[in-house]
Amino acid sequence: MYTQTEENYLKAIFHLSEISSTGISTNAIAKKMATKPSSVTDMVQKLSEKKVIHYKKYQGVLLTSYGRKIAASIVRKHRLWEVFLVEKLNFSWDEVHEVAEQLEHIKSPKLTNELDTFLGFPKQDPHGDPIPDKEGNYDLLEKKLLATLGLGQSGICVGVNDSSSDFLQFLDKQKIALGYEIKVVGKEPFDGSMQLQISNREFSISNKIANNLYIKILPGS
Amino acid sequence: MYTQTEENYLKAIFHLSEISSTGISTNAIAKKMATKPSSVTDMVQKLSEKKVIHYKKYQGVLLTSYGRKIAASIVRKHRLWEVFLVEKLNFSWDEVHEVAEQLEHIKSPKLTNELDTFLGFPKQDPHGDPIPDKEGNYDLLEKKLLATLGLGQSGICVGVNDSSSDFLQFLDKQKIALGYEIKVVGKEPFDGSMQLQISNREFSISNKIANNLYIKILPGS
DNA sequence: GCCAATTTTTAGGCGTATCTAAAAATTATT
DNA sequence: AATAATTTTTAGATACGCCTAAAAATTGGC
Ligand SMILES: [Mn+2]
Ligand SMILES: [Mn+2]
Ligand SMILES: [Mn+2]
Ligand SMILES: [Mn+2]
Repeated sequence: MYTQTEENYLKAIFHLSEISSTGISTNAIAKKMATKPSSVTDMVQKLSEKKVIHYKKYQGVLLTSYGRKIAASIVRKHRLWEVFLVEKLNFSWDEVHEVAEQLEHIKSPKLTNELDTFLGFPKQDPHGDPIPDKEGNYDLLEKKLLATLGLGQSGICVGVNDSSSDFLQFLDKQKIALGYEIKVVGKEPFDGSMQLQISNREFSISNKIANNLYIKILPGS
Repeated sequence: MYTQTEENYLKAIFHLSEISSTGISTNAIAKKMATKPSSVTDMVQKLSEKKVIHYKKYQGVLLTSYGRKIAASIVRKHRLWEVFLVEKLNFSWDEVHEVAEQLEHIKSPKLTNELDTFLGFPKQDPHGDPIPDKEGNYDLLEKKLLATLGLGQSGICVGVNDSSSDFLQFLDKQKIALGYEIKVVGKEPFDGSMQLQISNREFSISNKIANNLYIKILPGS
């Protein structure tokens, strides 16, 4: 059994591993966990003894296959609870994260699997992120950051890179939601801002926004 | 904000207060929490500083009205989650307690209240215990232990005194459930066992069983 | 009211998770 | 290759929640 703190570290390392495939640095973990590098060192030494990560001094860490399974099960719970909150309890997508951070640590395989059944085995959470199955497997959607699209390209909005309330509420305000088709009708080289078209509406967004929206490219675009 | 441990102490004191109305002793708390009296002393000193209990050395503790409200809100969450698990996720009444012990510590007023709404504002949990409202109020059902009933008396089974799996599974096996009408058709002075009648069926139960079942007496019985 | 039994508190210590400050190792720069 | 900058680890502290053993207070029997 793992403490809540250990689980949070495993989850952070899991998420950092999705980006860089090299060893995850102490600093990167410290930043993600909003803690100090020295605290991270303490913890990775403990996690290493428990065989959930590979760790050699000064060389960063990697999850063992065992550790990855544990991390995936926490992510599974987090995302299932997010679906529950939105679908059943009238939460909006910008309100669920904090609560799911707590619920993901509830230890009861029966609860997790019954919840999955109750929700109809959802494949994605409210932010478009994939929900791992019991074995920790999930499929990565083919997706690109909106910022990388060229002029004239279009695609479906399928996810967000930032799940902060601020960003999600901004999207609500701009009436951008998952599933919408977005077309790039202008790109400003100076500041990276983009002119978008969403179902007849046309408006512009900053580069920062474009770097936090995931798009699935439409074939032939 | 209170730690999980602090919340568990508050809940234990709350439950002990329902029985004895005098100061709750260090020993009683230690027994309920399966911990040592010295640990209890440490904690009650901390809780006293936080103004959630009244505490004077050697004189036991009592909840302040503030502390009682916090404790009631934890009990509220515990029982709402138990209802959720049974009604929505196919848990049986003997499986819910351990999971509810975890879920009761999730901090989100919106979650609690939306859950309450989702469940249709239940008044009792699966074991017949009352669910406090937002303000911490709840009504105590008029109920007596089955063991206190006299020969020929009858009533409705409305609760259990012991929520252990062993006991609840025994009740399932004997087909005794909340809502059933029970009539006492025999009492054995020697061992306190009782002969019961439940809808045409007649069988006998030990005194220990009779001391863990709550009955609402039928008027004119 | 006194002594013994019981209860409760205190003293001192341990493991977890965190921190700051200092030391050590690695990486980058000239 | 030497030095400077950065990263990482270690050393030493603190708060929490728990323990055992010992001391202090209360309670109960006579
Ligand atoms: Mn978490
Ligand atoms: Mn999410
Ligand atoms: Mn609990
Ligand atoms: Mn219950």
